[in-house]
Amino acid sequence: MSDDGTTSTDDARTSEQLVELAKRRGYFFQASGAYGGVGGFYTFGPQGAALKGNVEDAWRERFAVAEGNMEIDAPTIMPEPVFEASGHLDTFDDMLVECPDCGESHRADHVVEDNTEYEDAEGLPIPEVEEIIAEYELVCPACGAGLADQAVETFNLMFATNIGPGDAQPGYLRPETAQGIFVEFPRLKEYARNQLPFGVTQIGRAYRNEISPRRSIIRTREFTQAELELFIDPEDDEPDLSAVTDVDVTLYPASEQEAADGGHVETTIGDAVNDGVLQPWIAYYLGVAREWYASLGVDMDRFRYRQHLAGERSHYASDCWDAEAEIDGNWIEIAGFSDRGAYDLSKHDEYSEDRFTVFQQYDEPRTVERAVVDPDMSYLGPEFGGDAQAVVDALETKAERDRAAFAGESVEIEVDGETHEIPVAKTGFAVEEQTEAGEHIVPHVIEPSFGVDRLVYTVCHHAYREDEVDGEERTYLALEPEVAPTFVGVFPLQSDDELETRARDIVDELRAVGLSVTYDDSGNIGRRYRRQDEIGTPYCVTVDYETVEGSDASGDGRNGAGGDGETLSGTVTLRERDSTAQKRVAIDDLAVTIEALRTGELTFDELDG
RNA sequence: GCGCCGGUGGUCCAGUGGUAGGACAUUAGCUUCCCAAGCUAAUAGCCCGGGUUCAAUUCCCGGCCGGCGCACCA
Repeated sequence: MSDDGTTSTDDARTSEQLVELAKRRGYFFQASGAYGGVGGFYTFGPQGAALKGNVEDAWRERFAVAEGNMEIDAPTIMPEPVFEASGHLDTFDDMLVECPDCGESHRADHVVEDNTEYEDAEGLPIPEVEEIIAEYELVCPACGAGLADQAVETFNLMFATNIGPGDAQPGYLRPETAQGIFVEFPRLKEYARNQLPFGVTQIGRAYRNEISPRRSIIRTREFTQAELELFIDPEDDEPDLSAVTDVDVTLYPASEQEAADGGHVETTIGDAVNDGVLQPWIAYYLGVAREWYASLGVDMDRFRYRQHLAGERSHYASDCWDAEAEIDGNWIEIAGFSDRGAYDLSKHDEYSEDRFTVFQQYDEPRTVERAVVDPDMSYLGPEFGGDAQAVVDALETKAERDRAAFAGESVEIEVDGETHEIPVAKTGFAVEEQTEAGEHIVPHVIEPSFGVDRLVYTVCHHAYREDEVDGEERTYLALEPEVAPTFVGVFPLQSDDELETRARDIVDELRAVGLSVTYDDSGNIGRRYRRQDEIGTPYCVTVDYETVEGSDASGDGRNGAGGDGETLSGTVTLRERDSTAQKRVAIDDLAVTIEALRTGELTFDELDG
C-alpha cells in the first residue's frame, strides 16, 4: 500500500466489483436498457431504492426535523424567466469551438479571454466571438491550428421543454432544487412568520444535460439532491456552534491547495472558526454533516472538506466548501456548502413581481428626517406627457440624494440625457420627519447541498468488504443498519413444513413492528447467508429443530419450559453479518431485540447467548 | 464533443463467415443441513442500423451504450 498505484488499483477493482454487484443484486443499473440504454440515467433497483430512501429519511431527520427547518416539494419544471433571473440561462450556455485539426473542443469564451484584452467574453453574442477569433487569428490551445472560420456553437446544459402546446412558453428542468425554494420565498417567509433565520429543505431530482456522464451513478444527467437553504440576517444572525465545536474535521483550504507544499489540515470546527479558516455558518453545517456522514457509514479516513478556489466557484457563491469522499483513489464531491449571499433573492426580487425581502423591526422605532416630493401632476402631465413618470422618479431620486438642489426657485433634473428645469413649487418638496419601525432586508443564504446518488454510491463503496469464512471467500456490504435496505433475513434451516411455517410466522411478527424483512428457503443455509451478506442485510434469523422442539406436543413450550433451564425450545439463532457470529434468542424477545439492534440501543455483543 | 479500448444468457467470460459454449447465479426435484456442498433437470444470450456475401454474432461503415484519457462539471 506504500505506492499510490496499488491503492488506486485496489480501489478501481472495488468499483468494478461494486458496479457488478449493484447490477446483479438490484442496487442500481443503467436505465432503458431494452432500448440500448441512454447515457447518464440510472434506475435504482429494489435494494437501491430502499437504500436511497433510507438515506433520504436520515437526511430529512437530521437537516429538516432536528434543525427545525421546513421541507417543501416543488416542481422539477419551471418557466424560462426563473432561470433568466437565477443566472442559469446565461452561465449555462457554454460557447464551444472545435479545432478543425485535432478535433478538440474548447470554451470559445475562454480562448478569447486568454488571448485578447476581452475580460468577459461569455457575455458577448456568438457572431461577435466568431469575429474576434478571426480578427485576432486565435489558434487552438492544444495543437495550434487556426480557429478562424470555425463555427462557435452553444452547448446548453439545461434540459429545455415546452410548457403547454406550441413553443410559446419555454420551460426548463431545474438544474438544482434550490430555485424551487428561492422562487417561493415570498410565501415561505410568511410560513416562517417573517422571522429570520429560517431554513427550507427539499429533496428532489435535478437535471443537467452533461456533455459526458461518467463513473456509474457518480455523474448522471438526472440525480437527486437534498438541499437546505438557510435564510439569515447577515448583520445579526450567528450560529450556535456549541454542538459542533469539538467535531474533528479534515480541511483542505484554498490556501493549502495553492501552496506548493500544502496539505490537509486536521483541526476541529471550533479551532477552524477561531483561526478564521471557516466562517461560522458554513462551519456549523460542516460539523453537523461530518457526524451525519459518519453515522451513515462514510469512512472518515476517506473524507475531507475542500474549499473551492476562487475560479471554480459558481456564479452565485462567495464561498464554498465541498464534502469529498475518496473513491477509486479520486476525491469526489458529495456535498457543497455555499454562501450564496443575497444573490438569488436579489435577482428574483429584481426580475419578478414579488418582494424577496424580510421586514426586520428595529428594537426601537427610529425617527428620521427625509426629503420627499409630492409633484403636482396637473403641471407635470401636460408639460412632459409620457415622460411625466420618469420625471417624478428623477425628482424622488434627486430629493433623496441632494436636497440642497431644491433650495432655489427651480431644480434641475436629468431624464434620458436631457436636462429639465422644474419649478420647486411644483415638486411638493418637503423635509418630513418619519418614524421607521424597521427595514426591509434581503436575507443571505447559506446552502448545504447534498448529492444523494453520490452518497449512496459512497456508502456502498466504503462498505464493500471481502473476507474469508471457514476458508470460503465472502463478499459483503457492511452497511449501517440505518440505511441497509433489508434489516433481517429469516430462514428455515431446511425444507420442512414445520420449520417453514414457524419461519413465516416470525416474518409476519417482525414486519408487524415495521422491520424490513426478507424470507428465503432456497438453497442451503450458507448460501442464504451469503445472499444477505452481499446486499448488506445486518442480521439473519434461522429457525431450526430446536426452535420447534416440544412446541407441538405440549402446546405451551414457550411458557414454562417445564423447569428445564437448558431447553432451546422457542429460540432461534440470530446471526450478525459482519462477524458471522450467532446467538440464540427467544422468539418472544425477537422483535424487541432486533428493534433495539436497529436503533442502536443494543449491540450484538451485549446479547446473552 | 475528441481519442483509445470494449459490447455474447441475470452476472463474468470463451468462441465462430454456415446463428453459439463455460463458470457463477436463478428455478424445480432428490439429498444434506448453521456459513457459496453434491446429483438431475429447466430457464435464458450474440447492442442497433446499413453494406459486402448464397449466408454476418463474426468482416466493413455508421450509430447507441460502457470504461479510461482530454475537455466540461455553472
